[in-house]
Amino acid sequence: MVVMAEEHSVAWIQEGWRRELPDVPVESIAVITQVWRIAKVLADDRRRTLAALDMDGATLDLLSTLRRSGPPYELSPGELARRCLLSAGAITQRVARAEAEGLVSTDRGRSGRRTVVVRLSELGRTRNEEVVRQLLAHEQELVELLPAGQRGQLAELLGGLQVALVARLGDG
Amino acid sequence: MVVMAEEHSVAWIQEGWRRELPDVPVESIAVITQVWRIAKVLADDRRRTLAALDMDGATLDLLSTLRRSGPPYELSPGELARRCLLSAGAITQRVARAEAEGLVSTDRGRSGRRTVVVRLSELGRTRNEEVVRQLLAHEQELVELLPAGQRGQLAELLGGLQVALVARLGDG
DNA sequence: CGCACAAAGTTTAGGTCTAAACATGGGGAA
DNA sequence: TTCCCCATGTTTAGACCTAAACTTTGTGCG
Repeated sequence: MVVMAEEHSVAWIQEGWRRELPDVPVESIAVITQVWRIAKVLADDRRRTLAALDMDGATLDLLSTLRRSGPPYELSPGELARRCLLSAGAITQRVARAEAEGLVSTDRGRSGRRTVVVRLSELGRTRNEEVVRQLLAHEQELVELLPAGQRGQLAELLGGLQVALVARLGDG
Repeated sequence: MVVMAEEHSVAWIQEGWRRELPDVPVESIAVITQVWRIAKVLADDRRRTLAALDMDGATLDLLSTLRRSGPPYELSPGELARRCLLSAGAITQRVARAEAEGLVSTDRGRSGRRTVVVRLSELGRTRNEEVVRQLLAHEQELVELLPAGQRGQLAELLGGLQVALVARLGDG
């Protein structure tokens, strides 16, 4: 007897291709598409959570990256781009939005230097810490939907996959 | 001896928070942030791959969803939204773009009915099949960076996580 | 010295999504 | 039958991102 996959699982997608184009290899879907769908479910949830705290994911990532770098809480745009895995242009825009809200400030190094520094403001630091505490507490609950053993195993396998992918595809 | 995490691993992020805000729980980062980073690496790679084939991910997803539904290759916008995990507005826009390229056509059911149907055109079908074959072959290579046992285990764990998340957070 | 190139940022155009406001066709209740 | 409500789609405003063109510096080599 053939078991029908749940409408929303990636197995459903694999069945569709096997039926329509039986010669295409569908194994990767169970990893790649599945990763994307989980990422989207989590992103949608995070968006809702952050909206309730009057924050958004892009700004939070910026503030958190500065906060985690430790005092004096400043980094160059280039360094931010590397750490956030974003293009330089995206950083320029993120910084502009955050600066408009007073969460960061920028300094064109004294003496008209080319080097630019983005610094977390006092407001940015306190806002970030508030939100990070709430967000990580909430997300801890989510990952605890999986038993501890599976969580550990999953984290392990994901780590291995990322290392392999970055080695194969390069960083940027 | 303390081992320093690789600059680009999520362990680095966890270390940052442990150092700066030792009381926040960082376990979820090994799953959630890791999933996002892998999703981004894969998305960046897919964007490049598809650009070389003169295609984009959003359109491919639309065409593929219609193609997988089997003859006569048509679905309503609402059904597309559910299957692609997108808002209704996003579908309207995807369809408009694809229609402008002649990849799909839309029918406002005969007799001025309310029901709208999006249909894959002949061009859309052939373009989709070409691209899907190349893309899935490429992505099969990527997942094979992990040994078969780990791939299976990872797919299994990801499936469990998605089920748990959807049960907890709801569909849309 | 001076110039051309590399490195670092910014700008701009365009794609894509969500959320929320706005249509509109159909069906059911009175 | 008539009217109102709901489900289904579309529109619009605004967030975000990438890619590519452009700007500005600093620098190393003739």
